[in-house]
Amino acid sequence: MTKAPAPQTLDLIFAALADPTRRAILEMLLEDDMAVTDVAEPFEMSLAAVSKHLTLLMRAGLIAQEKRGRVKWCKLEPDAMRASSIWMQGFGQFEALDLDGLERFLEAELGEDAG
Amino acid sequence: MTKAPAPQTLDLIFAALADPTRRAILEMLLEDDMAVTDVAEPFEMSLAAVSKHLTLLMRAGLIAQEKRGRVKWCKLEPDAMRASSIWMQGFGQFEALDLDGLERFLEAELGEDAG
DNA sequence: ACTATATTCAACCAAATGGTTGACCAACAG
DNA sequence: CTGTTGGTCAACCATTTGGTTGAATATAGT
Repeated sequence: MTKAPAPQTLDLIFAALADPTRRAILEMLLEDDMAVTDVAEPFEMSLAAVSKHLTLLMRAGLIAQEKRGRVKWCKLEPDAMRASSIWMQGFGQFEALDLDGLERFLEAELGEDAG
Repeated sequence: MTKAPAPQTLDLIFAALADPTRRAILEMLLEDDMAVTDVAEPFEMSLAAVSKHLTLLMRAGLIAQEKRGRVKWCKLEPDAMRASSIWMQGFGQFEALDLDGLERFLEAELGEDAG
């Protein structure tokens, strides 16, 4: 697998991940596929703003959207992160699955980020 | 180790990585520490512009700068990438060291990106 | 047909980004 | 001291970003 992505892909992915709202959205989608309205619910911004965030996430390939009826379902597309993950691995030989660190980290991130 | 980073850290790191010039700089620094002027040399933009990029990379913790004489040396700080690497690992249980994919990928990235 | 819900579109706005140039400061060389 | 090199600072500019609001579109319910 792991086909080499177009150069601009990394731009889109990293730019998408640079926003706390969008990271929070990805974390929400990690637990369940969600409709746009439900994605927007916990945020204080307008639905249109969240819709724009979702568009960016989709252009980066990080989520997929499927319209069923009038509801557009958003679903995580975690493979897209692989490109950036691979790129970063060139810089430090990280251990892959630092679950301990992940746990502690996500606590902080979920607790304080992007409400 | 792997201390949980402040929430804003991910903003800074991902934003820093979203720019092809800055990624190219990091790739250059992967091979050697470099003076600011030498970092700037391959790029078509002004020295001041590259200096700004380096400032962003430093604020993100991705590089360190040490002034010796009138020369400011830039050196990769790969540990900073760990925070984002850890965050991403929550989304797909990537295998850590996909060297095969890395190789193919860096070829494309180095060949076409940010000249 | 009417109405409500789900979502996007369009126009707009403030702030940030990525670049420029020219002035500036620091450090070495003569 | 003078001049040159290394690097940043300040002011500026165009574009992008992240948000707003109000209108528009599409689907569903009655």
